[in-house]
Amino acid sequence: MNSKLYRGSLETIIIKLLSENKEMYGYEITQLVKEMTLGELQITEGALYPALHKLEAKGLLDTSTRSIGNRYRKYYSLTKKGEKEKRVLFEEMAIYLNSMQLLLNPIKVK
Amino acid sequence: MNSKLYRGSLETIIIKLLSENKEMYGYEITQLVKEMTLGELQITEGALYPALHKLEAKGLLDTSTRSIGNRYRKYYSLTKKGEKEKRVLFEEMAIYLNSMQLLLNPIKVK
DNA sequence: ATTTATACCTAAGAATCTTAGGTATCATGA
DNA sequence: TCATGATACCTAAGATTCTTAGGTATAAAT
Repeated sequence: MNSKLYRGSLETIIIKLLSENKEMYGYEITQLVKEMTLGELQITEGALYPALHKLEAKGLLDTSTRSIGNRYRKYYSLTKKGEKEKRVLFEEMAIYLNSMQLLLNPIKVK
Repeated sequence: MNSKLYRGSLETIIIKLLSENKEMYGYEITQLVKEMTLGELQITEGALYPALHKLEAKGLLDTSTRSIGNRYRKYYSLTKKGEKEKRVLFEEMAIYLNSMQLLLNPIKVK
């Protein structure tokens, strides 16, 4: 289910989803991640909301709160700064994945 | 260099290297990881040694200390329990990598 | 003779998560 | 109707895993 490997990748996941969906609210993110990973990755709200608030505080995300009947949703979207950071995070992820590939599936030269 | 993505993968890396090299000592692990990842991943000793001690305490690793001249090295090797855990860790890594693939490089159906 | 590499270690603090709550609305089935 | 589950937000305490910054000591290199 949720191994400790996910530690550290939450911000990248959030940024990625927001770069493709323009606007999403927290609960929606948890559901989409669960769906996309076929139930493997279930983001807990205790991890998600602080992460969203942190990204907003860093200026990577904007929010707009909207009423849905008597309820509300807080929609998040990428700022320009967030777009820039996206490239950094993707590059880091690519390097990480490549390094893990080199370590775990090394090309046997012998 | 060292992004936070590496968090959580250290144990898996150690187990993998020990499953291929029979015996390794701490410093050797840091050097091999650095070499294999082309300098990308530099394991700090402050992370490595506590991790080795923890794996030993869990019964996944055995140690044998050997004198090399006036110095010593502490060699680590996988126990049978470590061999079993290896499969678990590899499976978790496979699931994690697959989930990240699904999230970050989704197949466009549209 | 001093610096760099080898080789082990620990402790304090930071970062990121899990767990376990809390509040409230809305829909559904017994 | 009314209890449960889904939706939707949130926080705080504690756990885990790392970084940073030390410490000790031998061997090699400059």
